[in-house]
Amino acid sequence: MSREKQVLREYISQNKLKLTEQRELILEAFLSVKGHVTAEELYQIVCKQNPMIGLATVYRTLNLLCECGLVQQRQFGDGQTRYELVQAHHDHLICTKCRKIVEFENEDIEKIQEQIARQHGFIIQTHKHELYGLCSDCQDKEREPLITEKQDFLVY
Amino acid sequence: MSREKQVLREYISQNKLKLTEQRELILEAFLSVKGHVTAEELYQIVCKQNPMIGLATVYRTLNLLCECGLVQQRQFGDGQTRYELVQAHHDHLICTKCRKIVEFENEDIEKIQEQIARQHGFIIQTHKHELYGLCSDCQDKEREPLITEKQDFLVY
DNA sequence: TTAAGTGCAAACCTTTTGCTGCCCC
DNA sequence: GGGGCAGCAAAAGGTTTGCACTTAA
Repeated sequence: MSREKQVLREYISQNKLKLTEQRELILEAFLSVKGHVTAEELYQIVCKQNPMIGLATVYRTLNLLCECGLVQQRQFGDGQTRYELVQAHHDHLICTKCRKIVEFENEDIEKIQEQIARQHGFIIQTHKHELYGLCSDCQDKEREPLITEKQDFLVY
Repeated sequence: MSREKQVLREYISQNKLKLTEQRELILEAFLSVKGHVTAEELYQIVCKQNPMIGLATVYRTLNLLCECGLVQQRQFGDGQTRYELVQAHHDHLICTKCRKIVEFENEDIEKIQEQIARQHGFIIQTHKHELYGLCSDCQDKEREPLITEKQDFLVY
């Protein structure tokens, strides 16, 4: 059994919740896709295996998975929440044109963050670090000055 | 006249838009509050001066201000969009308990970001960097392990 | 047995849009 | 004078919730 299933089972038993078929199915479907899924996308995947599952259950289960620390929410500015497996920490590069998402990690930044937090008396629990720009493919297609184009990624 | 008013006027005349009383009033109100306002908050402020202005106009004007590069949107995970004046770039420390928001800047991080983007072939347009944690006040009040408490800041 | 979970539909909240009349340029 | 704007209300889109029924423990 995967680590994630174990964590979920433990959280469920510790909190007097119940392990249902739906919850296991949704977790499995979530694990089967890598990356940053929306609730709707996950719902579509789950539906193929069990068309009886409702969107509300997907939302409720995703929130449960957040509560037990397996999943984190992200908002990349396109109006919907994306859910992501909590693994080794990483951050994101997002292309504002084609919406490609690239993950990156950088230890130096993590260290500086800790330092900044300490200076302000904070203890960091988590962080989000997103770089928005044009990926190499999209740079070639368009070279207009930033300020003149409608900045979709900020407008949502 | 403030720099911001000038930028707005220029953007408006260049794009064959119109400078209305409402737009000027909303910009002024926006400038009068520092920090990270929601559309609703700004609407409340504007209403005190001119109760005839509608919420839709506030949204439309905020989007206009984003388009002309004066304002940026931010989502700190509490379910609503916040608008912030684009000034010297800075990032945010957010207390997950009392929701205090502290701004910070760090040149080293900016440099590393550029480097990371270059490695992935990206050209950065903007970025968001948010550290979530407990501020010094809230650390004293609560010292429970993270994983066992409901992570409100992630759930929204 | 019974408290928690599910599906469904309705409610909610924030943000956008259609429309009609208005006003800046 | 004409095209963009404002106000209003309705729509939209994502997420949550109330309810009656079902099911895990």
